[in-house]
Amino acid sequence: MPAPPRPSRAFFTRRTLVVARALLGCRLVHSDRDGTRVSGWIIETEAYIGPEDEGCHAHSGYTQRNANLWGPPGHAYVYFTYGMHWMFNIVTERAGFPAAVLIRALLPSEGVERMRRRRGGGRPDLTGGPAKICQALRIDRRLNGADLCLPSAEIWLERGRPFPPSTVTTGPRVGLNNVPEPWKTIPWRFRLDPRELPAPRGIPWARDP
DNA sequence: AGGACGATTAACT
DNA sequence: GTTAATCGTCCTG
Repeated sequence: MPAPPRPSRAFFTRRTLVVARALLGCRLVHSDRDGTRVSGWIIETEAYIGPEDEGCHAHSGYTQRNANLWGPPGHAYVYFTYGMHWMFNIVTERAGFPAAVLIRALLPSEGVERMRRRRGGGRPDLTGGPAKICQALRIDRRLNGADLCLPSAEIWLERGRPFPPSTVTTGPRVGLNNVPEPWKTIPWRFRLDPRELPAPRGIPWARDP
């Protein structure tokens, strides 16, 4: 089996809303140190677009923390928040224009046994939130700025098949509690119906929210 | 040097 | 529905 094609630089060098929609159904893959793949299909994304977007970190200006937002497309923007959580974004558009797509949810695919977290109890939801994704795929500041297009990348994407518009829903972005309108409710969140994707084997609870 | 706050999560009532 | 956890980052002084 040849490796599935990876999105090219040009894939990310487009309008952020286009990229956010196109990322749905792609597989996000992390290679552990021993080469084991830990991955999931992207089912939820959010767009953060430019300095005018008051929900976007770029709105408060360039800092060391958010520098990668202004960087070249196809690189990771990883940041730390709430004193304990990492967030994984992919930079879009042209270098010099700050924009990115936040990866909000995955459907677990490979290496699920490595996604288990210390704190268990009940039925674990391993990749149903942006911080859970980072914990499951071991994403932290080491990967801030990583180029997802490099053949030698530790984390990368693999293209999925296209999905009809009827399988995708949109809505307001999550967690922008102190952000004014229209940015607070502008429908820049995208979700793919997980039933469009292969069923995870051996983890029947994986589809549950 | 100190304080406010966050693109969240889990565990509560 | 509410709230504690927990600390890097940014801003003020």
